[in-house]
Amino acid sequence: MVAAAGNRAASAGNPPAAEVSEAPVRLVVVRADPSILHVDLDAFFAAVEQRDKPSLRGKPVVVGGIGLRGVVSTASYEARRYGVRSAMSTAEARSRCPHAAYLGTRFEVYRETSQAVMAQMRALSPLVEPLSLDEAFVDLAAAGLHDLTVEDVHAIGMDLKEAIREASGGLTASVGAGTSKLIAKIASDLDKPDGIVVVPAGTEAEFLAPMQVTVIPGVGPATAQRLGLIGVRTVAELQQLSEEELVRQVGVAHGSSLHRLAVAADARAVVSDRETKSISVEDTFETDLIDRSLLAAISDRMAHRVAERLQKAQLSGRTVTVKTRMHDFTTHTRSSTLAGPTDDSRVIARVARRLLEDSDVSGGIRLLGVGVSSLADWIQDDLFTESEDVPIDLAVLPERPRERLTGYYPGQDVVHAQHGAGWVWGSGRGRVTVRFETATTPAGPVRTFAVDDPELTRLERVVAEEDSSSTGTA
DNA sequence: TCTGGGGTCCTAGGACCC
DNA sequence: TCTGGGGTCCTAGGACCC
Repeated sequence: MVAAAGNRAASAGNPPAAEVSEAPVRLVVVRADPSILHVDLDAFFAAVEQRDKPSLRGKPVVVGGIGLRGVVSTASYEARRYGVRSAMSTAEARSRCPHAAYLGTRFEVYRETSQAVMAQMRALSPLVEPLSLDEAFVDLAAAGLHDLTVEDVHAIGMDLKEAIREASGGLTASVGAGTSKLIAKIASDLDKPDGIVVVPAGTEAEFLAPMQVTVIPGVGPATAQRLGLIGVRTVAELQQLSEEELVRQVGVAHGSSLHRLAVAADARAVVSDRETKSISVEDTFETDLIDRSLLAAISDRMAHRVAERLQKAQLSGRTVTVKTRMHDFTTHTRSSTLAGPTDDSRVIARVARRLLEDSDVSGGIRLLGVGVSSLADWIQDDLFTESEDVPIDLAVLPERPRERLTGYYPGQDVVHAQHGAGWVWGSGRGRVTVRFETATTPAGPVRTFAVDDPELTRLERVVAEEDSSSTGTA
């Protein structure tokens, strides 16, 4: 499993231990009893608001962005009767249901409630996979429960629903159960709200057959349209298609997975503790912004928030990405990968600013985002603990062979090595660490600077000049 | 009354190395 | 000398999910 490789192994400079390559799976073994539960809290954000404000109970409540460009996160069932849906613009929701209560989100409260609910699932089984604040898979087999009948699972599910109600202050959940994640997930949606559906083992393919292809998670509007063009609208029709044909239509990965899911051949394991792959912050503006200095200042603040979240999670990352969305909703990203991971807001901010400068902003942008990916769960502690006070002879720099400067980007932090060749730097906690290399000393001394150390700036300038002169004469 | 914010995964092309 | 094929990394974009 890729997920088992871990952040450390996935990081540059730490090649993963040899992984056992998996043979192509022909036979998909699906468990023999419906021991996977999918639990989905009903209209979660709206239900929390109704719980905390009794005056809202029984009334239409819409939670989400309440500004000019807001969208609905969750509508209470009372509001859904007026056609209000998730992802709908708040403006449209207001026109459909003017008398609803429109509330901004209170994520801290939702997080707290979610944790109380997840704790009830963990009390039932050690193997719980949260998908979001309001959804999770629970693996009953991991709790030592085997040979479960439909009645057994139904009783377990009802008990869990009751436990969730008590732990959350009255929230209802819908539960689906089946022999796979796919079936459990689809089943939980069939009897909302406050329902429970257990799909007996062995009936999965016929259970799916009459449904629209869009019930399969991963089949969105684009895939549905492609399939529609070749006359496939139901899962039954999908089941008739060869894998080759599916792959032709929707690509290798999607096609082969769809081919299996159509017949409920889904052996995906329930996985707790999934690793974070990226952390980002973005904001849609009330009106489009065009002023570069204002955008740069906003970018700085976003970089700061991303860094705070990285630090809190004890993560650092190598790739900084800036996202811009134009007035016509076209979206662009610019990214840059550093030689070493960082959680330093100043480093992220500088890279983000440079990427923003490379972005076209002339028509005004409605959204700006800053993110960090290629995450590692370590911050090159080895670099920070090495000798701190080795004297550095800057005069040696011009003698450096050209190829050692590969990957240096002016304006970015110090020198920037690609794939570990050349200079190495790391940054974090307000410091930048440089490993000096010369023609005669391939692994030279290491020195750590404060980010605002003037000598670091001088060093940066020297290298930049050298870089541009070598480039100019090359 | 157009279209949030946080993510994940996949694809495709180019650079680079062997 | 010419041709070339993998593999990995990086970048950009898109589909999808809650």
